[in-house]
Amino acid sequence: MRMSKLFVQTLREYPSDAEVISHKLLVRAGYIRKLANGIYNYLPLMQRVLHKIENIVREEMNNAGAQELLMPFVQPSELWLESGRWEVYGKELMRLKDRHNREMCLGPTHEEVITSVAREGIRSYKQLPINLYQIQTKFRDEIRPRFGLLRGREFIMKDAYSFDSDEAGLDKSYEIMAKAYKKIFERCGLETKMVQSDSGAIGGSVSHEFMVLVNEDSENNAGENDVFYCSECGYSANSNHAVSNLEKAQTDGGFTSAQIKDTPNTATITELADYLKIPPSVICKCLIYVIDGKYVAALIRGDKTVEETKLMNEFQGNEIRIARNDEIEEIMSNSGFNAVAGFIGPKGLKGVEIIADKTVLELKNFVIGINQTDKHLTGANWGVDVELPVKTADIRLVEENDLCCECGAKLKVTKGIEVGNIFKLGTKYSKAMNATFTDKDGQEKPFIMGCYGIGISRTAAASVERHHDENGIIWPKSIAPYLVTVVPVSDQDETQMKVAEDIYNKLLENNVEVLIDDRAERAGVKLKDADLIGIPYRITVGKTIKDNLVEFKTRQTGDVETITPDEAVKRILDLI
RNA sequence: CGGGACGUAGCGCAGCCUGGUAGCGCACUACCUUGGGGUGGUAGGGGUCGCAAGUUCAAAUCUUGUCGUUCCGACCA
Repeated sequence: MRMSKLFVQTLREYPSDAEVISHKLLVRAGYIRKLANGIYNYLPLMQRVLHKIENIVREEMNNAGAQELLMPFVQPSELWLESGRWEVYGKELMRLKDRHNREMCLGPTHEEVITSVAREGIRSYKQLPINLYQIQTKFRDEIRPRFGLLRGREFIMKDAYSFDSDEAGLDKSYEIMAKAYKKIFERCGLETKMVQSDSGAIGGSVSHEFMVLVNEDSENNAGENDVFYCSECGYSANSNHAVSNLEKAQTDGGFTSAQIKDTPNTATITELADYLKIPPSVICKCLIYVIDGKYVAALIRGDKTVEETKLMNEFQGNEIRIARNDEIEEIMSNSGFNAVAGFIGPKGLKGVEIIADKTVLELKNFVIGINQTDKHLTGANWGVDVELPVKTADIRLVEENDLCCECGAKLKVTKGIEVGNIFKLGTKYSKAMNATFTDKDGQEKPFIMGCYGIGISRTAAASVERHHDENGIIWPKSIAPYLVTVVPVSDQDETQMKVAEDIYNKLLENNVEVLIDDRAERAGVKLKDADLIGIPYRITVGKTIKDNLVEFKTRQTGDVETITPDEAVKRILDLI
């Protein structure tokens, strides 16, 4: 491709609305342009990168025995009503009506559609297992799109769905996908970590995410997930799912009797601990949440934090938030109390479900709110002064240096970009939508399903997050839009131009994806652009051509070698 | 949705406080110059100052509303 004809415009400055480096660089280097909030045009260079990633995904999915199909982007509400998600998916589901006033939506994911495809097309266990996938645009009306392609509203995703006749089959399908994913990201030049995760709104039991780990210390804040991991045994999990053991802490408050004490101006745990001169770990914290419109009081040790996803899952909820002050007032007046946040306790609450984190079980002679402003109960014990909640669970957010549940070593934390995930869905959709097959024994059974996603456009952006320097993008060879760019330093110099054209044509003849910068620009502009756009190899034809020498530069290492044009061509041909 | 900031040429910005001919750099067009890390120059083209209402002889500038963008929190590939 000739740069003089390529549709690309590089900018001298970063766009002002971009925050993270992948967004800044992709816009500045002419790969993407924003059309609306969270919605981007993929310009020709970007489209080539996306195709590269898609093709790697296709090859590995096909190798893993999956079959590609393509489902509609616009979906009828009926399927979503069947699965029950029309009500629960919320505002992220972009709904619209057609001219006949029929309710439709833009596909944020395709479990419903694939399940309908399967129930029509798969009748017998003999057709199982099967794995079907597509590469397609998804639309999710995100609350807050940001970070360019890392969190757009419209994005490109590969989604695959497996169907098995039993759990053992699903385990196998899941394994196959886990392996395929590892290989896909490796081939894309991305190191990923497979971590345990919450299965969220899609539903199901087991799930893992593939994370590209990013350093927190750089200007790079693109990692939206906290990943906890153990460098001893290899345990790793998203913070929304991670579990840990705790170092021994003081859990006995040392109070000799139960007593209500005045504790003025102690609405926070720190203030209360300071006032009573006790460690936060002997306080039982009580937080009021609203889960799908219902009130929940969550009890947790004072020095720990509630992990909201875990809490929400205990109630099979879809939406969770901390209660507003007016809601707390409402609870108080319904229960006959008059306390403000900071002094709330489980005792006597009406219309509120109570759940205790495991950490509070071992508390003795502890401190807890009793729904009286500026007062707390000290020296409380479960079963004596406060009834132990029936519902207990792990709803605690793991922290760095907590102990690994597997091996006891200290856990570490890092930021990650989720580029893929795999779920064991089980029969959630097949049962709800009555998608069944006839098994060996002649019985009708629901499919055992798995689903597997890869964010194609996000993977491209994640690659830029990981592979760049102060001059621009550094694409891995496997997903670069072009492998090599030939740069004649001066378009005025006939010899340079002739040699450059010659190299270009030889590479073209050998099906190399090659650019030639034949623009009437100065050397500096061409060289800056080559770095910015991030082409892995550059062959520069300059003055040294009088000695039959050109410059061969490797973008990733910055290595520059001076060799003959023929050698340069050979170098490239040896790479492919 | 809650809290902050910003909307002036394709991009980056000044002008607004103190109302009076709409500016700068990059990009774009033509010519000259230069020719190995975004040369230097001359001459050009491109704007309903986000939109609407109000105040005023007069609004980019003041007021109100509205729409959009962006940052911080709850969502997720």
